Amino acid sequence: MTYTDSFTALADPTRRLVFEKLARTPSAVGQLAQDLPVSRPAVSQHLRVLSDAGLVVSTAQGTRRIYAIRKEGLAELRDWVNGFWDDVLQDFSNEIDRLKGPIQ
Amino acid sequence: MTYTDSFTALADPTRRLVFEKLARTPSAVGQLAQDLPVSRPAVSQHLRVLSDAGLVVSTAQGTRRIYAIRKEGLAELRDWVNGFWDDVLQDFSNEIDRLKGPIQ
DNA sequence: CTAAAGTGTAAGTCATTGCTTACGGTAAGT
DNA sequence: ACTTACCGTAAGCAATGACTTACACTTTAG
Repeated sequence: MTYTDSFTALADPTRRLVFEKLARTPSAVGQLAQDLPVSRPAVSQHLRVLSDAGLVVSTAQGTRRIYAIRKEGLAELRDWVNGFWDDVLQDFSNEIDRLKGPIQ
Repeated sequence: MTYTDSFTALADPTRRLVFEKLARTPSAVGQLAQDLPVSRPAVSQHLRVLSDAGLVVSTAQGTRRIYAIRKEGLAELRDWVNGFWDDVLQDFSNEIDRLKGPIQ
């Protein structure tokens, strides 16, 4: 739901692989499992986690379920990281100002 | 070392708290543990993980060790997310072009 | 209607991990 | 020199999590 779940979701290497694959091309579950070193149910469970984190969505198409990246989920993560980055830069420049100040 | 470790490092809630605290103000270990619901050794172990991930650095100051954020580590994570974001946007626009094409 | 394809879920197992207490080691103060 | 402050690490434990196999369900094909 938030960026916090995104980190837990993307922490697992296999899940990152799934996510990166989906970023290139939306795919079905078995299709994903075929290129991965784990079983199909394992992929299903990973997709569940990614879905709960709001990073992917699925659309039924016949008996298959096509999974794709959810842009908004990735955007949340991006915004958090970028916002954090800006804060850090700000603090660093503040620190510099603070160090510059007392110079006689 | 890479962005992959950054995700595993920031996956843990306590570790995110530590990281966010350090983003605001560099601090010593016990100083951090004081405001956290875990023991001081636990904080030490978390800092170890964050350090291995290249997200923080420490400088000895007397008997204390002052930990601070490592900008480059955060930058790696930011670059990965932003690069990923750009790729996704690109793919989406490609998809749109592909859908637009066959329209009669 | 029956068979097959495709998937989600339950149950169980093994490894990982976050936490604690206990200990050892270095730097500063008296 | 001896104590105190501050920290890292080892050992152990309970909880989480990633994986497997087995099963149930829905949709399409014949």
